[in-house]
Amino acid sequence: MTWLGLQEHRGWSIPFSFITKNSRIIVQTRSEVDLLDDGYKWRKYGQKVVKGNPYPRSYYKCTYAGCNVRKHVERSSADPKAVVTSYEGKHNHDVPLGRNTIHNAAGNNTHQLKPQKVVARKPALHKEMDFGRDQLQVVLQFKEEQITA
DNA sequence: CGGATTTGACCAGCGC
DNA sequence: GCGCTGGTCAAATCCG
Repeated sequence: MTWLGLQEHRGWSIPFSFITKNSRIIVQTRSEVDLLDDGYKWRKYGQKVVKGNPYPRSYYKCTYAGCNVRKHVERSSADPKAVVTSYEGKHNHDVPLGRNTIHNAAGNNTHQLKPQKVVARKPALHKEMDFGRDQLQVVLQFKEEQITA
């Protein structure tokens, strides 16, 4: 599709190093596009409209052979600009570069394109969310303001 | 031609 | 038992 302002989205520093088989990462991003290219190739396999959200939720899967990583993209009912991307599983392959050659480690040193502020938070603000102790919840908040004019 | 995306239908689980 | 929601798969279609 069309990558409206994807260049702004590059440089994701998702600490996949912490991810295990039973880990889940929820990335909260502010962008106009749902397709946040994190370096991997995703194949959309479904879309459903969940109750409570006027926006449809998209389901993606890593197209790599053997890589069964799933990704859920959901918009915020309140903020159409708020996109919640949930990653499930870990990639057992290297990122098929060609998109963003930036594959920084767990550290978030994204001072290449634009100074994005990545704030990792603990599951403290989500008192409602009752996660199992087996799942590691990491919420990254990307502060992006000027996206595609 | 290959790959990817789309929409609909089907199925399972849970609640009432 | 029925209804509803959520989730996944599949076939068809379109684009590059």
